[in-house]
Amino acid sequence: MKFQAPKGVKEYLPPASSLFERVRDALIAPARLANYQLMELAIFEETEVFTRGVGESTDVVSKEMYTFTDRGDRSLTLRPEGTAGVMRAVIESGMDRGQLPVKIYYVGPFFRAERPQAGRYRQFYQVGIEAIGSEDPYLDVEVISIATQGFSNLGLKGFTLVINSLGDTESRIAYREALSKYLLSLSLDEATRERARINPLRVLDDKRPEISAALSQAPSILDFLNEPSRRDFEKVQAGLDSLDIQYEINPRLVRGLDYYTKTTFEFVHPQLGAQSGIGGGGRYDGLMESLGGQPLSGIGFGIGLDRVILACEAEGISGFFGNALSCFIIPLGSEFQSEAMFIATELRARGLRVDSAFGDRSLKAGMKAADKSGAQFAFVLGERESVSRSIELKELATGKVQSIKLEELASYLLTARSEDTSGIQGDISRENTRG
RNA sequence: GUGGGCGUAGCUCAGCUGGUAGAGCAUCCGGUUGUGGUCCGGAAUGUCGCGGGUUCGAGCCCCGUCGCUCACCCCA
Repeated sequence: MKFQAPKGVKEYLPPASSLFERVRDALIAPARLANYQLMELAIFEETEVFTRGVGESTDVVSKEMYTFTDRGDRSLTLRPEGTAGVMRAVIESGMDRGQLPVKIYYVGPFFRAERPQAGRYRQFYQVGIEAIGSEDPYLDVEVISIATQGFSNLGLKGFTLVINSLGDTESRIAYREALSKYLLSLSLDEATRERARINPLRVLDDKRPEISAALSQAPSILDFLNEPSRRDFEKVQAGLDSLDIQYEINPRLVRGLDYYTKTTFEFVHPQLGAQSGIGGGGRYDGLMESLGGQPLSGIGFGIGLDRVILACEAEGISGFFGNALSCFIIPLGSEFQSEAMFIATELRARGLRVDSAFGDRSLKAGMKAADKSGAQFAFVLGERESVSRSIELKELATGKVQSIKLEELASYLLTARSEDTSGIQGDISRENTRG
């Protein structure tokens, strides 16, 4: 029996995992700089958090949830998205009664029971932020700009930002009615008609050519925005303009979750194949209330790490460069292994990344291992070095050798180590890329 | 749930009209004294996804099955 990861689960193993770390950290950093704080949340929730939060009529809830019953006969569900859980935690902890807006970020795995394909997995990773408790359209601008800052930390260029407004509840209801009427006047297949009745906005997302052709005559949401909604949308655009963030307006951008109102947005990357959305989000007005909290508006985004990683690969962006091993120690025979370990431990305590050869193999094998490790330096530890307290430190890239006293080794390695080139703007880069 | 493509060594793949398996890379050892990369020599590794069928004979043909992958619906 040969075991393998469950279907549709994408795992990140070395060396590819270094890009995963880099992407994750690059996307988190701007949220932290904007005073968003981490929530490390439950990975499974009471099922009702999602059925009420995300909406019964969505595909996510109706056919994609991993739901199970625990031993206490409770229905639990592996989280399919992040926003509902954040709202639940905000309400549960009473943060919605404190200083507003509440600004939260989160990272981690999410689960949907779909057929996997490129960029769509059953276990996938998202970085998300939520800002709850303010209707100020400049908060929308901040949220969007945090996402773009994350992408620019990575050096990503080939994406575009698409925005739309679904209007407030009043505008949305009016539009919904008009759209539903229009859609039902067309000859559509039964499943699509059903959707047109339950949630007509989502039909706008359909990419099948016959459907999208029929949609060309559909009424536009932008014509149904009432005065306050229209003004807010203009403010969002003006804010993006002032930050020099490029975008295009697509009145058909609705997104698949029921809770969205007003601003919606999505980042798409054309080089990814069918699943081209690398992130998206929007404002939600009724969500907090529907989960039993204060009637507060919020806005947030979710960015798909897996898809951003694909985008990086498409643009030739790779993992950390600054994490190279500083030094590789080759004990000459097993009698010097404990001393090698002692030196390695001292160097690591100074923040240096150090490895050594194991298994009592030949010197040649040790040097080969040093070479493959990518270490900046290597040295042999044997009788001579142990007695003289001095080593021949070899710089592997150049082959240059020089004598160094063991007591001076750490400070020598510290000054010689290569610069961090991860390019992340933000305090997190220090913690995760050094050494 | 529906459709297409693909399953041969750890990885990437070759294998002609059926004659019982190969390359490159990676791994390990060696090229005589305590220094890697290039080079040279050597070694190990496969129930050819699995089950059945056709055939004197199947990696190759047929059927089934499992898995991977891409796409649809939908979404990150």
